[in-house]
Amino acid sequence: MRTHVTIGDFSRATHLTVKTLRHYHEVGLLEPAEIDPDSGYRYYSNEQIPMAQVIKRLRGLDMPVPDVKAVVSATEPEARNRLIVAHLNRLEDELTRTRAAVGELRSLLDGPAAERAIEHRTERATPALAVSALVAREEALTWWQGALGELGAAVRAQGLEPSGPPGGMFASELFQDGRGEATVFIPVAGEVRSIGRVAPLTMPGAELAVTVHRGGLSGIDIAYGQLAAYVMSHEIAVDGPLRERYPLGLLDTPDSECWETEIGWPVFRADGRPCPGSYSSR
Amino acid sequence: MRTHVTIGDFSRATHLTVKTLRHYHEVGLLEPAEIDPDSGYRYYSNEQIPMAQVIKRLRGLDMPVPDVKAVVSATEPEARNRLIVAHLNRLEDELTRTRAAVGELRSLLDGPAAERAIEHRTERATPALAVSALVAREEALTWWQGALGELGAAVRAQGLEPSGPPGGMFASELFQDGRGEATVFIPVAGEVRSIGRVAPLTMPGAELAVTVHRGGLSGIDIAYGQLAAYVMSHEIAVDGPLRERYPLGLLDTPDSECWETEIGWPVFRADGRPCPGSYSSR
DNA sequence: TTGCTCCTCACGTCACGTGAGGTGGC
DNA sequence: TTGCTCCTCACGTCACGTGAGGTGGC
Repeated sequence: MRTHVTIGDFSRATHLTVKTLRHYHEVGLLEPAEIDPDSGYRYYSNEQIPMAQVIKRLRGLDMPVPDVKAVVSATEPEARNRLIVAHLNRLEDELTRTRAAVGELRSLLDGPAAERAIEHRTERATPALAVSALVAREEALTWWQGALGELGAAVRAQGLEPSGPPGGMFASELFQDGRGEATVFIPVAGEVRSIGRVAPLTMPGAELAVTVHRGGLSGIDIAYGQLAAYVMSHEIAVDGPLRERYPLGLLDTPDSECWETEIGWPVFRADGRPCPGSYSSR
Repeated sequence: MRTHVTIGDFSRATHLTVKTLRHYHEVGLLEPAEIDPDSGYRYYSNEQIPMAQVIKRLRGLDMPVPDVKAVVSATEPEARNRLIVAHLNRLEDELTRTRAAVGELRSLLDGPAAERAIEHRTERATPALAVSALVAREEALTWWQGALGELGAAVRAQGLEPSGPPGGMFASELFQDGRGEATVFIPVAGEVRSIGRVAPLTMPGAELAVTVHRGGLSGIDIAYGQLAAYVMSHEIAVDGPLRERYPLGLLDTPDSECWETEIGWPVFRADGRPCPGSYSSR
């Protein structure tokens, strides 16, 4: 039998607070079955209980309210499942990042950072195939993966021989403001064509202080910090985008623990002599 | 060498945005090494980089800013470690709840709920040892565990023989407003003493519609919902606190998957005849 | 000098929670 | 009729992000 009950009764039935139920009404996530036009009283049906339970679970999994709305209003089960699976994948990725952060936290607290080899390098202007975009920090990792993948495919499709490892170039604004110009590239010589987002581009040369980060990207800011500390303490920093090179990276193995990322920080060099250096954070 | 750099440089070194650094200054989480009194310019030291990296990791683990402040300002390593371990335990608990929610979501979406046996029961007034408090929803589970544990210890300490399984009584406000009176108890007869929060209390009698929930408490709202739907559709609901009994629970085994929780919903009964019933949510 | 970097308000975001002040239903 | 339940604003919370409007440093 279908019955209409007050918001208080429905709250007890679903373990959602009255305030939450009113909020869900306001944002259109869970509309009362009936509203008294005089008093404004909300009345819910017992048939809405399972729906409320699904909403409670999805919100408990931190799915944003608009996404929850999309799930509960999806008419086809496949569309509904796609949305849920996508969110579960996001949770899985988050868990991976959490595990990494715990490990990095331990090594940060476990004492002085290991001595880090830093060398200077003169990067020459290099013809390449590249993908560029204005990206925001939160979407940066996704963008980077997609762009690198597309680049790799474009190079294979044209039967090109890379003249060096893939690389990236990131405007300072990306780190400072959380949004900025990003470029990934694969150096190639000779005749190349544009495909999709992939276009030929000559990467400019630069003077760089370079260090290597081994492992996944979640810990890369540690290496950035040590490199920055070296550059700062030697007072050789100059403006310019930060560089990366991926001699062993996404295009070689999906296991990010094996990756090797070279980080290049733009520096000033007064003379032509090589100036090797090393830095310990303590 | 110690150097002071601008907020922009420090941002690039730490991968914290300028806005975030200013915010951390405002809330006293990470103070610049120096502030120009004329211009208000913030200057950071390269020696602050490791601290910023720790802060970034802790915030990445969703530790609240005041807790992060406590960690980075802790002088003793043991105190610091205690705070971190406590937070990691919270993350672990959250992961357990997440896993449970995913499972519950699947069974909610996988089709109609299983038929649920519901019976009516007349609960008589029962002398008991009890712990009562006004609790908020977020702390309810913690409170419940602690109170039940303390009760169990008090019963053992006094060498009492329980006259029934432990139980609980929860005011409607706890579910509706997220805060309300909660009581847990163990029925005992005879002479009893108060110890700590534990005091003798006579649990009032009630007419109840009862069902059994098997498993951990994260999924208990599903059973509540089915019981509520039954009570609603038979229009027999009356006001009063919700009841629980734990014939197999926290005091018997730490493995919540094995738990059996009886849920009692206060109902009206017009006559003395037993009125068994059952409910399927579809 | 130009343009970039830095500054300080003030307000926005997200998903509710808190409280004030008032009305409706049994 | 009383007291409880419901209602609608309006504002608060948390950890920043967004912009406006203005100044400082190389």
